[in-house]
Amino acid sequence: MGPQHRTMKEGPDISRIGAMLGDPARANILTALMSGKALTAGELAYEAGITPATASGHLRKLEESGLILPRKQGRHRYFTLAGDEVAHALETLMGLAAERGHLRSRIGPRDPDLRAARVCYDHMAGTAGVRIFDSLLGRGLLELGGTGVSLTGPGRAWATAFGIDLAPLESARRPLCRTCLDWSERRTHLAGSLGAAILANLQARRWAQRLQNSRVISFSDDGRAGFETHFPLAN
Amino acid sequence: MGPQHRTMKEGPDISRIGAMLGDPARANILTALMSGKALTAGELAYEAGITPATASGHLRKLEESGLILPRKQGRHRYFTLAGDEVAHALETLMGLAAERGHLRSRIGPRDPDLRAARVCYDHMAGTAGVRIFDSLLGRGLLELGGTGVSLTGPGRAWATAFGIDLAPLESARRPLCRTCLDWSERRTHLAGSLGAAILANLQARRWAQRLQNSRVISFSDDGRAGFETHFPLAN
DNA sequence: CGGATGTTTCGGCCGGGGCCGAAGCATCCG
DNA sequence: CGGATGCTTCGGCCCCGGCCGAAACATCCG
Repeated sequence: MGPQHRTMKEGPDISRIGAMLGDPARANILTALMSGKALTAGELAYEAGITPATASGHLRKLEESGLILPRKQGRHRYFTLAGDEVAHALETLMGLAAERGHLRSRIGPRDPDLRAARVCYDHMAGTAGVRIFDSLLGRGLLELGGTGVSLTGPGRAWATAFGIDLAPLESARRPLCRTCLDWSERRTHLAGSLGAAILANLQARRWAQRLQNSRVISFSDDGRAGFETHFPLAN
Repeated sequence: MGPQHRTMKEGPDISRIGAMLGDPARANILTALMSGKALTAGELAYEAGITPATASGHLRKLEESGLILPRKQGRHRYFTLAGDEVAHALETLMGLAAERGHLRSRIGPRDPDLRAARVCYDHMAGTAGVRIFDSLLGRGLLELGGTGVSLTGPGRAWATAFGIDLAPLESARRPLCRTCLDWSERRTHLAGSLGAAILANLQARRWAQRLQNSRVISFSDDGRAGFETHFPLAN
């Protein structure tokens, strides 16, 4: 009979959704879907570190809660987050969790390549990710406000010159700039649509590419040189 | 050892906070604290429908998770939400829960004042918040685009006449207009820098003020009249 | 000081739910 | 058609954690 024996309470019931997020396996599934990509049940099982059987049960619950949407295709079932509101709520919670120091697993990656540069969701992390952030901040292209980080006037000019069209990014709902705590460096790097755009730009220039089946980002020789030039440290 | 047997993942761990929200008793406690008031352990036990012994354990966990803050006073312990970020995250989740049909039984906060007008982040929420949105939309001052909401030409004129200088808002990175799902009304209200500016303007006119230690926004008599006049419903 | 009130700790009960392997469907492909 | 691959269902194990009452602490008050 639980604690609801008293008269009705009011308001939305957070606990249903909270319970969904409260299981580590389900949280991993949702985090994996934050990339925006549609992933199959099997891929999500692997991401969450559980067997397909267990994942299937979790996916059913998440679907029933309205947090994810299935899309059947052949013998695969692809899942995506159920909408922008879900993604937004997850981001908000992630911000809160990060702020409270609730981070997933502790020890940094042993692989030096992974420490140097890797994909974090869809932006650059690792030494290179922190370097981008430090460079932009040190040159006054980014500024830290009370609530977060934002692009300055000179920063807007820089982005355009670098080849990033800000207009579509700013009309989208996703925040342009967002801080993300780098887990190997334990410092801040840049996320948000600008962070994603920078990584995409580096890949388009063929300065860097993501290795197959890995989060490692590998720089070409030219790419490394260009990167150093375009993201210098102030002073 | 749970499902984290695989190597490191990155990013914040939602599941810790999710687990906190996932218990109905704890969700009730947090919901009660959404009023912004400080409540004692006993009051929270009663609100959540559990014994003081059980509540004590929950409160300790919530405190350890950084979601609530204790304030000892005499033989009472008062608790409040740990900050605006927590309140904001809860509000976001409540909107999502309401949208998904996860209701407890009635809608929104018990406190009628809180339902009428309250602060959501930095803009107006509640009946008054929805009224602002409906009024501007109905009079063609706002328009709904594919991605979100934006100010129309007449809307810009209205804002200026109302005493809001749009120039600094538009040069800032933060979106001018943004929709936000209202937790008590379950409808859209206006967020973004314009939403914040409108609330600030109402306060500057002394039409409304935020009550101490509460999220409630209280209107003066003059203020209520002026509000009705300036935010009429179309037709 | 002693009794009233508020809060926490302790011990023990109990149920929900996460986990897996094996078997059962569904789908694709040669 | 039959074998591979992806996903779900079923059955059973097991542990986490919520719940309470009783008793211990803490604080106020007369």
